[in-house]
Amino acid sequence: MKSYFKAPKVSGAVIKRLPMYYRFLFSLYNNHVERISSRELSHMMGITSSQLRQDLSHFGEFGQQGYGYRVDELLKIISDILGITNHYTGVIIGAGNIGRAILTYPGFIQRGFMVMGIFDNDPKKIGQTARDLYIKPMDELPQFLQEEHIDIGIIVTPAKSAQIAADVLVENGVKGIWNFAPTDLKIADNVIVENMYLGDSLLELFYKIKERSESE
Amino acid sequence: MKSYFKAPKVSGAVIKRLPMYYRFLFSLYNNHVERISSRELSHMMGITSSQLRQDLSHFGEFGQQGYGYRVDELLKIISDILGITNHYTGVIIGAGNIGRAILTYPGFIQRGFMVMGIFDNDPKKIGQTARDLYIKPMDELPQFLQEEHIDIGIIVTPAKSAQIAADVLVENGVKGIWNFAPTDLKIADNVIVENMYLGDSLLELFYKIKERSESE
DNA sequence: TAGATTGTTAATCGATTAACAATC
DNA sequence: TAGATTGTTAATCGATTAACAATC
Repeated sequence: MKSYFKAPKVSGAVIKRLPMYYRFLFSLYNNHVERISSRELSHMMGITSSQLRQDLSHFGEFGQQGYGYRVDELLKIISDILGITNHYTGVIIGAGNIGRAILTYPGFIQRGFMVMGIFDNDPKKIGQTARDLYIKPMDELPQFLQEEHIDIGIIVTPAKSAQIAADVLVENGVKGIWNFAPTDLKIADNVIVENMYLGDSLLELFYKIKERSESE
Repeated sequence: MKSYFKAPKVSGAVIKRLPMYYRFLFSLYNNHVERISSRELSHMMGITSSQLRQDLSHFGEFGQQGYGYRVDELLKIISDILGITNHYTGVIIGAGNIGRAILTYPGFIQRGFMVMGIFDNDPKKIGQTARDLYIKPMDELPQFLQEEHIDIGIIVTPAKSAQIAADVLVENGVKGIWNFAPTDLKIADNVIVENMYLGDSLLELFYKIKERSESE
């Protein structure tokens, strides 16, 4: 079995499928499935078995001819590849509804992610609790980021405050930003930005609905 | 100018970029920019001008040699292509934090989308208000969907209730489902499903952070 | 062992980019 | 008009799929 700890050069298309592999393997594991073939797994996911095997081959050899893959083993490997086992930490910037919703998102624990703080600059919100955290004022953010060695900043502010928040996050050493604000952030390219543009997703749905109704 | 009302056969890669074109054009329009060339616009978006022109050419001819594109015209066209001008309606299933957050998402109005109702089956939530709506019980959902001719159901329930909600939505005529629950829905394929898997997006961010730190 | 299934190579398919004639 | 920029064709690049020898 080759090591999967070296950084291989992997295309964006493959990277986008890794979380899906994780999701399906996690579910199989929870259902006490011991082994699975590329044929079965790919069929569940709606892709070809060639693609599944090709994707995995970027990281190593994890299966066995004539047998398939051990679910627990492959889940562990995909988790390592994704960095789940690094136990990243984060803070949430913005204590509105989305901020609070994200704070309690159950998928985080499963993925080894821990939100350590939530910040806002609305005096009415500061000092309130959300989950088990006090909402802190923005001017305490820099110190908090450094002392707690926060990896990821989650931006759920209105669009106009997002860039300011991003700048503070980057200046104080976060490695990545998960951005829910509907705006393009300007960020030094040693920091990774992942955008969650709700509007874009909704418009894609619109387009497909329209396309479908036109083809009838 | 060719018509863009015929349903052309357009690849998923192109469809995914359409909302981005909308976003940038909307911003230019708000900043009172009158015209833009494919070179300038593509540069802003971080793609090639070839790709931009190639993408638009699937739908018609909207530019002018030696001039470029009129921003207002192109914005209108992209809006029509995406179906924004259809003024779709929706309901939210699940009145937790995410449900309430989505209800007040400012991007909806801009995109011609109107949330007409919000439903939950928690007796404590039913009857409360969210935005200007009373939270309704799930057993009123079928009638509501039919009477109001709802186009889109937004699922923000826990994973275990999502499939039940989806079934009710489909039985009562929605054309699309926007799913925030971390589960794969089984849906008749005349209904479009768009999944917002927060967990997948976060894991993609993890991967890129890990990859970046390994390449140093 | 025989059957099953992997990992990989080669072939195919599709998407992106380059280049340029057409033309405003 | 001359310069700029489109829409489109052709070339390139990359991703997906098919096929199969290797082997458990």
